[in-house]
Amino acid sequence: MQKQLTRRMAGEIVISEKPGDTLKKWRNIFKLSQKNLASLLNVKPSVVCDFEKGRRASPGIGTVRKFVEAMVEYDKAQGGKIVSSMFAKDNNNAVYDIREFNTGTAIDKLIKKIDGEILSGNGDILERPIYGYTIVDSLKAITTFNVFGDLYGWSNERAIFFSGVHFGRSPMIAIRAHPVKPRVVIYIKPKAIDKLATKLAEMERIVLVKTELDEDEIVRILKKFN
Amino acid sequence: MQKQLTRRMAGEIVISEKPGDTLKKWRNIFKLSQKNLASLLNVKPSVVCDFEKGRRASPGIGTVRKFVEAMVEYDKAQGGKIVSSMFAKDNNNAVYDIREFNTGTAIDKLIKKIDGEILSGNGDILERPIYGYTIVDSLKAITTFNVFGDLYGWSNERAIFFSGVHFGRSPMIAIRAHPVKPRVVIYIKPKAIDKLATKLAEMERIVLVKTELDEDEIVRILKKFN
DNA sequence: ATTTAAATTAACTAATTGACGAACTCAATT
DNA sequence: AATTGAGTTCGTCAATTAGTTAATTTAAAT
Repeated sequence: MQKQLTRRMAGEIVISEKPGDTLKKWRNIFKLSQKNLASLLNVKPSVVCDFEKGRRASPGIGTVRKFVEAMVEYDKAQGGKIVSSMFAKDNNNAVYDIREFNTGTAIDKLIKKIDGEILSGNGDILERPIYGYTIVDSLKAITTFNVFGDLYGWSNERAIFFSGVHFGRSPMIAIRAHPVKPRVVIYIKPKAIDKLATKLAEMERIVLVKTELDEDEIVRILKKFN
Repeated sequence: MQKQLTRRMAGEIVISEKPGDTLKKWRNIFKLSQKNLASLLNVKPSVVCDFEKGRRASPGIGTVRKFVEAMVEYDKAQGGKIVSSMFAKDNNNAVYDIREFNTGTAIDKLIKKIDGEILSGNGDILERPIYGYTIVDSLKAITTFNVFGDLYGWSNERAIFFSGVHFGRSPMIAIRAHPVKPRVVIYIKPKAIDKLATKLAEMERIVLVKTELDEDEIVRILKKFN
C-alpha cells in the first residue's frame, strides 16, 4: 500500500510539468514544513526549497525516491493517517496473495507449472511474458472495497487467479468493465464454466485457464518463480 | 490515458529496487530493442544499456521522462496497440439512447416520472441532481466494445438504464468494477432482482430502481426533460 | 561452426546535480 | 519596532550524470 502510494507520487512528480510544484503539493498533503522535511532527510531547508523551486532541471530519481519515501515513512510513524486516507476504504482481505516476478515468465510456462487447462487463448499469445500475479477471492473481490478500484497497482502484464468461482461469469464481467486488463485469468476449482466467460475472454484476448490445484499449492509453486 | 500510463511507468521505475530492470521490463513490453529505443531518443545504444544496467545510480527525472514518453509516443505512432491494450477499446451500438439535461434534475423527480420503484437508496441521496442519462442493453453492454471502457465520456452525475436484465447481477458487477460510477441505475423490466445487486448498490451508494415501462416510453418521457 | 544482431563494458569529457551556508523577503506575533 | 518562522535566492564546489566512441561478450540463427 505504501509502495503503491510512493509510486504514484513519484510518477506524478517525474511526469509533471513542474516537478517542484508537485513535490510541494505532496509536502503540503503530508502537512510538513520545508524545515521538517529537510530534517527528515538530513539536509538543510534550502535544499528542499531549491528542488521545489525547480532550480535543478532534472533531479535524480534517488532524490525523488528519498523525498517521497521520507514523507510516507513519516506519516507511517504518525499512525499512517494520510496514507490510509488516500486509499479511502481499503480492506484487501480479498487478496490472498500478490507478487511481482523479477523477470518475465511466458504464459504457457506458468500454466504448465500450475497444471492448468486452457479454456480460451492460443498461438503466440501464450508466449507473452507476464510479470506477476494476484490471487483473489472472486466474491470478496466485488463486495470488498477497492480491489478493482485501485487501478494503479495493477500491471496488466500479469495473471489473476480467482478462487470461489461458481460459473465464472462475474469475474470476467468485472474484468470486462475494468479499464485495465490482466493477460491471464485463472479460475481455481470452478464449479462450471459459463459460455459467456470464454466469450468475454476471447474478446479481451485474455488467456482463460482453470486449475484444480488449491490456493496454497499455487502459492507454493509460484514462490519458486522469480 | 497516455499520461496515466507514463506516470505509472515513471513511478514504477523511480521506486523500483532496480530502476534499470524496470526500465528494461517496459522496453520489452513495448517490444523495442536498445538500438530502437536509443534512436528514438537520439542517443547511442550504450546509453540505454548503461541505464538498464544501473551504471547510473540516480539518473535524472528528465531522463526517465524522456525514456518513458518516447516509448509511449512510439507506440502511439504505431497505432497505440500497447497503450490501448493497457486500457479499453471503443465501439458502441449497445447504447439505445444517451442525453444530457440542460439543468440538474433531482433523482426522486426522475424516478416518479418513469414510474420507478426504488430497490435501494433513501434519504437525501434522492434529492441529488443528475445531469443526463444513458440507456444500454445490458448484455450488449458487456459484449460490445467500449461501453464501460470509455471512462471520459461519462459523467457520474447521471442515470444508467439497463434493458434486457435477467437478475441484475451483471450490470451491478460491471459498475462495481468500473472506476466511474453513475448516481442512479435503473433496470427496465427485470425478470428478478438478485440480492447481490441491491447489496452492491448500497455499497456504492447508488440508487437502484426498477421500472416496468419499456425503452420507448422512457425515451418519450425523458425527451420532455431539459 | 560462422555470422549477425543485440547487449554489455570501459575510458573519457562536459554539463549538471546535490549539498551547504549566508543573505534576504514577507507575514504574522509579540 | 523588533522578533520569529517559513520560505526564497544564490555563489560555491566536489561528486555524479549524460553523453560519446570503441572494444568485447552473449545469444540467435544459418
